[in-house]
Amino acid sequence: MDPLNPDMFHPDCPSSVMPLRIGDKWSAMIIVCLEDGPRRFSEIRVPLRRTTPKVLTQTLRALERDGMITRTVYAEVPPRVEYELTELGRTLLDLIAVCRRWADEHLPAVLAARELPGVGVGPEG
Amino acid sequence: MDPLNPDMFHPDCPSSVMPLRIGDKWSAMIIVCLEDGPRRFSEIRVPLRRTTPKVLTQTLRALERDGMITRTVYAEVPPRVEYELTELGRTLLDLIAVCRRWADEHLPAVLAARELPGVGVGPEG
DNA sequence: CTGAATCCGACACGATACTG
DNA sequence: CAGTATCGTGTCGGATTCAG
Repeated sequence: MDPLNPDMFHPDCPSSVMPLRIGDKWSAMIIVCLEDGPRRFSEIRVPLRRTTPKVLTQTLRALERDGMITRTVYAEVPPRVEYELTELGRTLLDLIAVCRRWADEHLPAVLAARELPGVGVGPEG
Repeated sequence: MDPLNPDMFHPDCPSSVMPLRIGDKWSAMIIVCLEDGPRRFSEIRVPLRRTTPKVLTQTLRALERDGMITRTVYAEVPPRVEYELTELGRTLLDLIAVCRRWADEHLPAVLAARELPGVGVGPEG
């Protein structure tokens, strides 16, 4: 998988309908983006182009605080900052893989269940 | 494990600090409560005594809408309603078990990382 | 390029009280 | 017993703008 492919996470499907979540909305996708090595801020923004820099920064800081990633600033111009998974962060990859496998297998059933009304919101007469 | 043990989920530890979550805040715990068979509304409230009936109802309805549980009303007095895992809902048990194993193994490291300041919020000078 | 500052809406979650 | 109704709160996520 290419973590820089802009279509790796298609626009609205993945985490909005999914009944699963690792941490907050974008954490799992960031972890996956960093799977193959360190990435720069703007590189992460490519596949997560539906986030704003503020939210991306927030999420990265939270992951750093939890010891999932490291943040390295290089004293250059233009500035360069690289994010990389820690060993602890790498342990999440397996977990995410399990979740993705679950979703691949069962998400259609969830969506089908949502189709038939009868439960939840909505007046029925 | 006894899903009716009030201390099955200790007060503040589990899902608040956990960087993982299945669905919303209480879904995973409800699923686990239903592992060994159908349970009544008030039985689920025991181990989840930190929820309000409103939130519990909301969560149960969402799980029902997603096809994870069934809701059966018995025409008796006093009323009796039972919730039970569907086959689809049972597939979440494995996933939750994986998450719990991850937490057992790595949560201490996460908490340790949070202890050392230097990142995130908080003034340091 | 890598963010920080500010403002804002939506929604999850909860406390409290009441009902068939 | 199993909810509903109402109200309040905080947090998450986003749009926009600006800075080193």
